[in-house]
Amino acid sequence: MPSGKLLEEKGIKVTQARKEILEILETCTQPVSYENIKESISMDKATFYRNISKFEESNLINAIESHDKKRYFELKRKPHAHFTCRVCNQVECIKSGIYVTLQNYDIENVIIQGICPSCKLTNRLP
Amino acid sequence: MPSGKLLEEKGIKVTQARKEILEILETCTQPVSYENIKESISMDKATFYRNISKFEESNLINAIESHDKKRYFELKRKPHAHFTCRVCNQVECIKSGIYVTLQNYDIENVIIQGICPSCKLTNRLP
DNA sequence: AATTATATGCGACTTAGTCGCAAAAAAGGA
DNA sequence: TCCTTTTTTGCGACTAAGTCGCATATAATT
Ligand SMILES: [Mn+2]
Ligand SMILES: [Mn+2]
Ligand SMILES: [Zn+2]
Ligand SMILES: [Zn+2]
Repeated sequence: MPSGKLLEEKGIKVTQARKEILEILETCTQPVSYENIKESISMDKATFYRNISKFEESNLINAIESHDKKRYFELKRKPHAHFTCRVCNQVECIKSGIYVTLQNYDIENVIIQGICPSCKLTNRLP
Repeated sequence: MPSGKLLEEKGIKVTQARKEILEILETCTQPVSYENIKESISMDKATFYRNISKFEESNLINAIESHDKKRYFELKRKPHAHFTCRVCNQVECIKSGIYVTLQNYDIENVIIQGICPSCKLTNRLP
């Protein structure tokens, strides 16, 4: 899916910076933080965050806060839940069926916090 | 439940600062941020956060990140999910039955992001 | 009481995210 | 195409959450 199309659909003006962010997010299979990608982007930090905010408002991306207090962004594709581990701080996409409904609410993302299988087993227990 | 008991059960040393934080959390019916309670606490900011980290590690409290990028803390009592609204930033405790299971994971908190009923109705739509 | 371990206050620091403003780039007409 | 208006960008300064080192204070242990 060309990033220009995505923006047009949401009524967001197509600019260099916006295409650049979306193209990076399209290549990522996991949510990424500003720190993760700041080397790969040419725009200013303020521009990055302004556009991230715009994308969030337009419901184009998810933002998932990890226990490391950083926000991880991902393109909204097929809806799925996320898991963040309190021990290793990993943010994980949960593809298997988690279905949550709440009468009268619009649900856009479900984030599950806890301890991941790997940390449960190894000596990384709290 | 006296706050000293809570700490002893988790093997955390009982100090003035820790009791103070827990006593505040016990009076709150909603998750609160550092900003919400900084006027009410007598300890230093570093001490507050060091203890919050300790409480998190011991699974004594939940930390819920809102869309306003602040973290809201609450005492773990009866397990329940949380909802944060992308429009009004409210953090809400969801007492009604949300049950999520994930094989081999320890689930400690479920955070649902989206748009709350009030924002859906009024003109606060995005 | 003396010793040891742990927690605290303070100040300096880091970093995510924000804001105002002037320059640049899009969009829209004439 | 040139001119005008609107929106976005870069830059620099700023805010606020959270962290860290270190000296002092407090709690636990002997
Ligand atoms: Mn995902
Ligand atoms: Mn709650
Ligand atoms: Zn883990
Ligand atoms: Zn709302």
